[in-house]
Amino acid sequence: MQLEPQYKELLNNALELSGQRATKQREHIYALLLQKRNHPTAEEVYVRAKEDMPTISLATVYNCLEALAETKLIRQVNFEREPTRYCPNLTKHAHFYCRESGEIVDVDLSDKLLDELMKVLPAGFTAKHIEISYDGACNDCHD
Amino acid sequence: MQLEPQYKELLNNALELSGQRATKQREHIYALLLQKRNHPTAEEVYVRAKEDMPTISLATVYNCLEALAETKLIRQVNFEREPTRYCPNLTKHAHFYCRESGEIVDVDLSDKLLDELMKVLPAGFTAKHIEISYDGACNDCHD
DNA sequence: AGCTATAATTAGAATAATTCCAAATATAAT
DNA sequence: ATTATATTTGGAATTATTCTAATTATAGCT
Repeated sequence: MQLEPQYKELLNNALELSGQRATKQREHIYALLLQKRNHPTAEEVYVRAKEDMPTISLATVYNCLEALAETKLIRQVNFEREPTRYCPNLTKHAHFYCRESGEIVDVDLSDKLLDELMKVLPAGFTAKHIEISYDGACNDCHD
Repeated sequence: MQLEPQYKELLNNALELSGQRATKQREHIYALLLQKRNHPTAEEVYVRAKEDMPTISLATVYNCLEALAETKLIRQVNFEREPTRYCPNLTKHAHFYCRESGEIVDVDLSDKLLDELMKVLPAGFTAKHIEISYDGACNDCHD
């Protein structure tokens, strides 16, 4: 698995900007998140990472995911008490979790809608983030 | 702590409807959630529950919270990897989490806004729930 | 290129929240 | 009252994640 030059550039800049170093492990993990965007858990990332980098440890996977989240190149996605999942989609979006198939799908959100969501906050409240999670049945799981 | 008659009625009906039995512990825990609506964790509920019911166990607290969530009289609230919190507010609302004070505030949501959120789903997707969580600084925590 | 300070990786231990288990008890229907 | 079944209980087990301390890698400097 190879990280395309423009993404390598993006990663190196982002790491530098957040005061962190570039490492093979971080690059590898970023590459595999980009390559298969199925919102894997840390454990799943670990399994995939070991294919090409057998000596990587689970602790490093956690460290790298944390480092990447710090750069804002990826984000953490949580559904109730389930293990955290990781998503390299940089656009503004929510997540739809299909309880049937377990699939997680990105749902694009317009600035207008996000703006409306900000406007319903009580006076004096300012939100840095909004997390929106749907759960139900996806396209494939309807009768 | 006493559960007001109308809430006791509500609880008993809801439990029966979901095929569960009425117990002192469930009643007690429902009462204390209603009495102080500060989105406590299971551990916090446990501490409060023991004041009036010293023999209650943590496992029972979890069981009761689960049972109440099943009736839909309370709901679980999750913020990232933090412990689950419990909320007896039955209206449609989101949660605002102030990272500074740790306070969690309910934010009412109009049917119209929820409707718009449903409309942005891809064709063929139907959501049973939407969870919306803000995080930032609350009224008291601004400079 | 080599040296050095500091950051990152590693394996394994530790932790925190939650769930499981099996015995004792309580509930509700007869 | 009796009985079937659900619930409670305390402790053990589990799961995801974080911590720790030793080793290794990175990047800036000469």
